[in-house]
Amino acid sequence: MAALSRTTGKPTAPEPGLNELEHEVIEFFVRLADLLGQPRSIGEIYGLLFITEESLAFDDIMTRLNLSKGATSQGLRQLKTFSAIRTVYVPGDRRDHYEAEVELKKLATGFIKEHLQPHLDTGAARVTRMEQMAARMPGPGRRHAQSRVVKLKNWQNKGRKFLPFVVKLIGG
Amino acid sequence: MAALSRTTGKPTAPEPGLNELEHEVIEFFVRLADLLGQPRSIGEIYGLLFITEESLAFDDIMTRLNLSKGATSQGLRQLKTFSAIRTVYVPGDRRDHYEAEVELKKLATGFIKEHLQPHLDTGAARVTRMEQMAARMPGPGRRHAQSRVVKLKNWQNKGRKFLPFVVKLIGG
DNA sequence: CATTTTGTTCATTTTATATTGAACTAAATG
DNA sequence: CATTTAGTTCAATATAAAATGAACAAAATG
Repeated sequence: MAALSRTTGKPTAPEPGLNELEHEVIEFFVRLADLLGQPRSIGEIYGLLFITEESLAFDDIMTRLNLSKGATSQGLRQLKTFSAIRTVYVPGDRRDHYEAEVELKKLATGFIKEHLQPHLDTGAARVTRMEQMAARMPGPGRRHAQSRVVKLKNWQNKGRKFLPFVVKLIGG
Repeated sequence: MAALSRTTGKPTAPEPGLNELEHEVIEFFVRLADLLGQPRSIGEIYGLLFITEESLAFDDIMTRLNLSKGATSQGLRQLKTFSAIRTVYVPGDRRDHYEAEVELKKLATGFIKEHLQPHLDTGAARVTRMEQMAARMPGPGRRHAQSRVVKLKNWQNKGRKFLPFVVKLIGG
């Protein structure tokens, strides 16, 4: 029942439970995470930070979402790698605090760089290999094989032109 | 070693194994499937149909990819629902035959309609609910809550304008 | 410098998802 | 109309991915 922590003198975490809006927002981001092939804990953490006004410490996040230390640690790390959250300094508290990056352009750019671009790159390497394979195929099937590889290469090129464009479009 | 099936008189499946190009192409699509959150069998089936010149029957696909009946059946069904493959009629064979749709625009459109659009739609409903929740929040946090919901709504709108544009862009 | 706080790592467990395959339906064949 | 062929369905199983939590490291505190 104490409203202040005995050790720190700071207010304890607002509530272990989530209010209805927090719940709805977090669910939204859990679905989005799933759509993007990310673990649900990523969506939970980002969602909580997105809707919370104050920055939150590791422990707050873990407690309010009922996550394990491991999941919290890895989730925060992952979110940092694509700049979806940032750490902020809170005077008088030695723990790191986190807040959400809410600018769509930055989020999209970070995610693309981290998760989409690498696939495009390895894809390009694959297509190059395919071209060589197709070129040294025995007679009858070669024409068709080569035409399909060209098709893939075109897709690849469209993707390459496309991604930067997406970012620009989202920004404006 | 017979080159013709004893029962049907038709040539047997070209090879149970895959040549190096087939292998590479299929791996490409398996990765893509994974990126898009689809089961690997979907990628395998599409990849095989993409690189194969002739249309293939259910049984060919199952045999060459070492898939179970169930996975083959469900994979083909799923690929049909977003128009990534189509059935073609082969005279003198009562089995359905399949071939890949290789036009990127059609693939993208089908996939978006089937897998992305629904998320946007339920997302919109969620945001509407959030607006109501935010509006009836107790004093101090309401301003912030509402501003965040507005942000989400803007994202949503961008997404809605964005998808059709993507399709157009991919087409040309 | 012993102790507490803060967070990370990673082997194990859990959970979610995809795959399998036997039982089934429906249609064609003879 | 009995039998074979073609394909679907779905309960059981296998697989892959994420979450857990105990052991650990690093830094701050007193």
